[in-house]
Amino acid sequence: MEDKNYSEKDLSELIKCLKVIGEPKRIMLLDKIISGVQCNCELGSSLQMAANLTSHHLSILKDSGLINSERDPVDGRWIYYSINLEAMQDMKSALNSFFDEKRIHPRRLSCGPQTEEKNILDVLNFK
Amino acid sequence: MEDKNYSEKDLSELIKCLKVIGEPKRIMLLDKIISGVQCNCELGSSLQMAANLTSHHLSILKDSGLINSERDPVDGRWIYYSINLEAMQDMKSALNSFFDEKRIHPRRLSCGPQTEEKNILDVLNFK
DNA sequence: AATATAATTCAATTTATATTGAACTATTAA
DNA sequence: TTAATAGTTCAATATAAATTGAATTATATT
Repeated sequence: MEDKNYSEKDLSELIKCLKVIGEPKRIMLLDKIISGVQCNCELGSSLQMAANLTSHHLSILKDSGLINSERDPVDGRWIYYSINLEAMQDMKSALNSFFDEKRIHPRRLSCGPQTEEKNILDVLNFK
Repeated sequence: MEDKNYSEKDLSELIKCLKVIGEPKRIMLLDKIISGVQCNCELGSSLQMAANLTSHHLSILKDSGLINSERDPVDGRWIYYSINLEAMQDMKSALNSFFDEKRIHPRRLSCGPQTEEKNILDVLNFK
């Protein structure tokens, strides 16, 4: 019988992504960026973190592809960060696939005591 | 104008949750549990980790509410872990709310150079 | 040309937490 | 009643990564 396994590749992609958003300051930064606060200085001050630390976390978010950056066309000293819509949607669908109820499989009976009962249940694939 | 802000409480719940699943071994454990591998020994051996380390990560998953545990009714030495469906669904909806496209707000213009252009754009709430 | 500003980069330090090994608990089997 | 098995707990160590401060880059202003 074929398992509804998440592919190794999908899983390693998901792991990378979750490591990025698993850091509290980064999810807080994403929250601000999504809600329209988008330059380093305001992001940092609104979360009470130093500019260099803000830069550090923003660069990790940027490397992951979750956010974009662009310089102000009028005054190039300012850089604005914004959410990458497509990356965000890809991430959501990866998460929803991973945590899909249909993937939930009853316990495989390779572990546990060897009993008649067990073997019957195994055949029936019963939880 | 009212912001579509994620509440502080929702955000701190989400952060807790993401810290738990942001650790690679734990998402790998969840993957195995979801797909039906559910005792410590098999979970550990399938991911090549020591039993005590498996225990450690399982206890963090358990504390988060994402998984349940129960002893084998026939042989109480065996403990089986399973996904907590409700917790999983709550987490998914928290993630989907956080990453809701409708929350995406264009850049607030409190940062950046002071120009006529800017003020006009600000009033128009234009990206 | 010299100075100021927004942001980044680099090196050093700190902190959190994953990992390891040993001892322990709970349960079952001999 | 002794030994074996599945799993947990504890203390110590190792590792990864967050944080900090100083120096640097890129751009704009005076």
